[in-house]
Amino acid sequence: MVEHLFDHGGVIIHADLDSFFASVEQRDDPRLQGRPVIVGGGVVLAASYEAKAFGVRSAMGGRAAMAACPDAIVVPPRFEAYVEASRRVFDIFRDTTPLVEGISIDEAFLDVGGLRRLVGPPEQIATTLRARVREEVGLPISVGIARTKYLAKVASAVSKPDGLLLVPPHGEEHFLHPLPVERLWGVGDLTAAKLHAEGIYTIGQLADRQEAELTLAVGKASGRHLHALANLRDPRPVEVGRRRRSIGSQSAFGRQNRSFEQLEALLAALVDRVTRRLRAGERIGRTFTLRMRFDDYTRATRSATIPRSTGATATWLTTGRRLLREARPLIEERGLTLLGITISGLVDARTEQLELPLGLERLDRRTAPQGGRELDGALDAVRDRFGKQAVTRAVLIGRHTGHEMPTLPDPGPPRG
DNA sequence: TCTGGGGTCCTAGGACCC
DNA sequence: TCTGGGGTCCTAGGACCC
Repeated sequence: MVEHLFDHGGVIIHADLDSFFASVEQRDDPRLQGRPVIVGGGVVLAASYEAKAFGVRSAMGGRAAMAACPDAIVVPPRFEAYVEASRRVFDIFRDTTPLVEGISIDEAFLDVGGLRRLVGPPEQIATTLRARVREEVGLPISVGIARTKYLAKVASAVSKPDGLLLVPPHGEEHFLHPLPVERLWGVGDLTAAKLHAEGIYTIGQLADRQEAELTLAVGKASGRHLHALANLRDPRPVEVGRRRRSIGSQSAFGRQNRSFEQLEALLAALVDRVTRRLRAGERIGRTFTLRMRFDDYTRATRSATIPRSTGATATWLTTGRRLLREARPLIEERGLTLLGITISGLVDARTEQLELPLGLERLDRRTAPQGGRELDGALDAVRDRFGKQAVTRAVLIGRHTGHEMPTLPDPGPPRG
């Protein structure tokens, strides 16, 4: 058997569709092919490479984009088409390996370390993947191959557009260290400026610093994270089946003056939209956050946590209305230009069935000195209603939510 | 560059508990 | 009555990503 570069470790692929929204538009309308295309209106959601050549970037204001590229064709987004294209691409990902971690609508990590014997070396897997996406969905996709997630991600970005790049384990430092710190995952404008102030411009320069020095400059978690990435440490595995932790919706309406009644109506619409999606995904949440943006682009949030998770529209509407009323003086003072909501602390809706008989909301150890005795009773109730397995699950939920739980004997094998 | 909509994770202070 | 150390949860804000 031929010795291979990755014989002694894992192999991760990062696959990233190129200018995703714009590519879908060019695919579906031949008149757009080969021409500068901008998807969006007020701001650029995506720009084709022909437009990017003129300096158009996503998140750019529409006016600035047209100034940079007057010949650009602007098309409104068609989100259904993007969702459908994404679904088909992810089907190809999962057909390649079950170990797929989606990170957005247009990119994913694939762990292909175990496939070499069965399918072939990673370059071959990646080449096949790219060809399939091109032939079956009609879209260009770039792929990076490396030992870690982060290196694979940088590799795909460097390979764009429509590229393939492999970073061999012995070439990691050579590949990474000359790159600017802005390439690091988690370094935006602000962190970049802080690093520049320390005389750090390249990832190699960052790797040479002490971790303590970095945490002082950019904060504890961030410093630790950047130090690890720059020194080629990134043990994060590809995680299959990660679930959303929050869900939200927002609406920007510019400087047109909205009456408070209109804002309440908008809030109701947002709550309705989000709770619908919550129910569709069989999820419930505990924390409601009201987001606001004002005339001067300052922002504020107001949040509230309720005792028990829910997906009920009425509950969230009541919570949202209260927060909006409380924020009224602020809104009238600064002028609102955006209203948004987020429901977080999401759990599987079925969890509620366990939380209910457990009465977890009353068993917080700060407020329930006899929590132990109450819990024994509650766990008996869970056992009666849901069986032994449910008790184990209830205990796990308790640990997860920080509630004190009595130690239970091993529940034994699942019944049924 | 006059700014959309969807997310993730981190920080810091206060309340409260043991 | 005062005080320390360790910990969780909640709220608000902020940086960052696509």
